[in-house]
Amino acid sequence: MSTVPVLLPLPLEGAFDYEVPSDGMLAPQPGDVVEVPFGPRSVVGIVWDEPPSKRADPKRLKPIKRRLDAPRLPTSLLQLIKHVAATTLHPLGNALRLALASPGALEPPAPKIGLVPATNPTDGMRITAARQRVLAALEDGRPHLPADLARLAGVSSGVVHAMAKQGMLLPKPIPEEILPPLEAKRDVVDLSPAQRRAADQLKAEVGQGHSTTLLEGVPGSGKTEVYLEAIIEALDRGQQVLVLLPEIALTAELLGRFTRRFSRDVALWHSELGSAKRRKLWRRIAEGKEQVVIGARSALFLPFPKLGLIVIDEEHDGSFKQEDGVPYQGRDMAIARAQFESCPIILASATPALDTAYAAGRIEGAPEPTGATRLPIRLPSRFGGARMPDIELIDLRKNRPPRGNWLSPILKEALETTLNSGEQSLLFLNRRGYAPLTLCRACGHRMACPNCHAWLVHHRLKRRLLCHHCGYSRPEPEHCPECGTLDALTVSGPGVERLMDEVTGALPAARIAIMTSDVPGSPRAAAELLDAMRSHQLDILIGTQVIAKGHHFPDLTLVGVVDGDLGLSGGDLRAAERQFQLLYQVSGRAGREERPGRVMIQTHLPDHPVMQGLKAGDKDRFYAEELAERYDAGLPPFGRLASLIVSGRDAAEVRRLATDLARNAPNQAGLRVLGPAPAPIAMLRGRYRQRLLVIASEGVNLTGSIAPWIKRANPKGNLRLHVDVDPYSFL
DNA sequence: GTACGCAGGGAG
DNA sequence: TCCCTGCGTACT
Repeated sequence: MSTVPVLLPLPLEGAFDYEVPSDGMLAPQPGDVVEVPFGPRSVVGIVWDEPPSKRADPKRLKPIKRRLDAPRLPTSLLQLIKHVAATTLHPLGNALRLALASPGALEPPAPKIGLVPATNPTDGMRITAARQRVLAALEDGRPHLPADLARLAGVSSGVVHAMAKQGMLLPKPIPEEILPPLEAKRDVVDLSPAQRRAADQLKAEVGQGHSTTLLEGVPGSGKTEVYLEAIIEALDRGQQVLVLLPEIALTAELLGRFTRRFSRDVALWHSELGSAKRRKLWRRIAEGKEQVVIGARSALFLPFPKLGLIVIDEEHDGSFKQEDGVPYQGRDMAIARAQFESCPIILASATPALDTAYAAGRIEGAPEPTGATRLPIRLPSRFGGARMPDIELIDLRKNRPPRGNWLSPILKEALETTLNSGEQSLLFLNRRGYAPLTLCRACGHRMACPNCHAWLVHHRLKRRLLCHHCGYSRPEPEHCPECGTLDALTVSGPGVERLMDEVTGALPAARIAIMTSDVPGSPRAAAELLDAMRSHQLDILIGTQVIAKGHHFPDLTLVGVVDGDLGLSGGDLRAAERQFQLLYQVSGRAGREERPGRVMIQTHLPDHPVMQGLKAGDKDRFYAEELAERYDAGLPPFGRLASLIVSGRDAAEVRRLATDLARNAPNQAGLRVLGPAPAPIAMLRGRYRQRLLVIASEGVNLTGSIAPWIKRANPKGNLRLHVDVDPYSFL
């Protein structure tokens, strides 16, 4: 009797041993999907290739129930699961869950049953006109679903049902639709000489084992067209390709750019995918039938059997970092997967993450990166000769907007000039809603979320106050909930809705719209809005960061950044870097065709390195300065961080566990533990939060040093300890 | 993750 | 005394 380890998608550290039944089950291989008894229930797991950490009593071993008819998970994916668990310090079983996240995908899809005519359907049957139409609709000889058939024949479903019941129509499984293989179209685009050189370099990496290449090009330099050449090269070699994008960038526009180069649509994997489509696509990918998959972060865990290339577009984007559950950095895990697959990976961005730029040896004067294998390729100019727009800073200390307004006279005038010359403007303000704060004029009470340590955001269109952290929502109150005064509530600060009021007041003739991540009726409404902007049915688009990237509006010549300082507060490690990237991206929206673009950034901090870097159009200088600061402070990419958040319903218990953790912290050279201190959001969804920060010097094995300490913490009751290695959010 | 068993507390 | 709830544990 042989046994195999089985890993279950539960928050458990390791695999469990099971007996292989002797009744003809082939020896299960690692990666096989099996169903096993687990306590009183039955769980689907994966045959693992490492023994359990604790050996079980041999007498208590249970047999595997069955092997599912699912494709075996490739070894590279098993390696990735181990890598995720090891680098995030989260349980192996939780990492497995990332790869089994498509419920039902593990069972073969139930064949759909359609209807076909019986041999002599009319024999002895009453033939009505409706029934005749049904039979006519079936003349193509293929089985049809009853509902489709009724629609096709223009009869009610009752007619079809009756015919089936009387034996005039017989059930027959509908064969699975066979998609033709994906073919690349050649020579549909002209590449500039610079693009051609970059494309050739990327193509040369395909099929040559693992490599990491940074493809850096200003917005509009045609990065997509360049890496598409490498994708086609991988396709020609019969390999699969994964393209990862921030969820928000998975637009119809982008899909169109891809589809133009291929004989049919490429596969799209994202969180909105319905469960039926999801399971079908999962299997097609596992069977190697989908050659090109564009997806969000989670697509990284798809079971590609012959992955030949990974591309990460908008490589710097913070949303590649998963914040909840298993907090992994999607970009880094993609690089790990490419290593396990022995295939190349391309990181594309107009504004690479600082650590990527550093690792690529891209930053002059920086210390030599250790172990970097990345090859930087730069596309310095925009395609077709267009250039990055000039960026002007508006010093808000000298050009104050009138009280209760947010646009300085200079920016307002620029909007007017742009409107009068028949061109479009974009106003960027990274704040949803009407106003970020509502307070009482009588008593000073501020409207706060009852579950979180945060102010409620006034949404005038919805006539509600919302918490942007937990989703709490309440109607706009008439009385102050504190002192009861009627109509004394007033708002403070701008949101996009309030900005819209101001712009409408200043430019009544302009056609204006707001674009945010919570557009009602999205995503279709969002697509319509973008279409309206593209076809110049709008003059001014006001938006949050959803408008910062990807979109191309031919008549857009003015970009106004209403509050350039918004992302800089908060003492976040990457605040400056992120704000630079965001403002650079949004600037890139201006003047993408012949007409030159103009960008105006309103700021109280015109001397800040971010503002100076943007104004000078000198990305490299900003990167070098920022990197030097990180070096001096021993922060990433030179040191490493881990954040520990203790949370629970009882403030005192939370503090006790956090203090205990700090007291028992590993005492090791090159390792510092700061805190505990209340987290910036000291209460979230009704739970108190205390935070500790671990700072490891360069060369110190951070995860190895803190793993035993974290394991010992053992939070009781409703207390939780959330560990985030290399955190991006510091809230 | 979840089923179960145990302890503690309130209603009958 | 019964039952509900909350917590701690085990799961191969």
